[in-house]
Amino acid sequence: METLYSDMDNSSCDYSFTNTDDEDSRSSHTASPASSCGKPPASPADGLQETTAELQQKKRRRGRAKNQGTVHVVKKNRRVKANDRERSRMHNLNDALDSLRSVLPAFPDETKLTKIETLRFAHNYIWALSETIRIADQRQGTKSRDAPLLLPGLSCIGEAPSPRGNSCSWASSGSSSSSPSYCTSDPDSPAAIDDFGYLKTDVYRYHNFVPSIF
DNA sequence: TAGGCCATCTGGTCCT
DNA sequence: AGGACCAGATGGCCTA
Repeated sequence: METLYSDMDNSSCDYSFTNTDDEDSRSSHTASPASSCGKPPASPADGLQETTAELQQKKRRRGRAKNQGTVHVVKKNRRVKANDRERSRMHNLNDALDSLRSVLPAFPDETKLTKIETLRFAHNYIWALSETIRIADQRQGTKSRDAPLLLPGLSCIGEAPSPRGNSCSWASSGSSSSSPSYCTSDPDSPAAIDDFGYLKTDVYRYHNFVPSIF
C-alpha cells in the first residue's frame, strides 16, 4: 500500500528546502536551509564570509516552496530520490551550459548569456566558423594563402574559441543586452552573405549573432 | 510593480 | 522496477 505524505523529510538534504507550509517557505530563504539538514545554522559572521559555493547553493535552493496541499499518493523515498536525481540532472545540464559559455567569445560588458541566448549564440557561432572555413577554402583556389582568414569585424573567428574573459574585437554596436532583438536572417540562409562573399559586418554584431533559430 | 529568468518540485512517459 | 527525460507549476530574485 502506498504511503500518504504531505511533507518531505529532506533526507536528501543537499539543496532541497521543501516546506510544510507557507510560513516555512517564506523563512526558508532567510534562515539557513542547512539547519533543516541537521547542520549547524550559519552564524551572522559566517554569512559575511559566505563562499561562492555557498552562495551558489543558496541560490539553487530557490524555487517551488509551497508543498502544502499537494498531498500525493507516492512512495516518499522514491519521490525524494527522484527529486535528487532530477536536481543533479539539471545541475549537470547547467554545468554543460556553463562549459558552452566558456568557449564562446566574451563580450565587452560580460553580460552572462541566458540559457536560450547561449544556445542560439553557439548555433550561430558554429555557423560563422563554418562559413569562415568555407570562404577560406574558396579563396585558396584563387588567391594566395596570405589572404586573411579572419572575417571582417570578428577577430576571434578563425582562431580557437577563446575563453570568456579574453576580449574579442567584436564589431559590436555596444547595444548588447540580456534581451537582444534577434535578426531575422537564418544562419542557414545565404542572405547573410554579400556579393563579395563576405559576411556583412552587421552579422558580427552581438544581436545578430543571437538570431532566432526557432 | 510587471516581466524575464531561473531553480526546484512533481507526475507522467519512455527506456533499460 | 527503477532511472532518465520531459513539461507544467510554483515561487524567488533581479531589473526596467
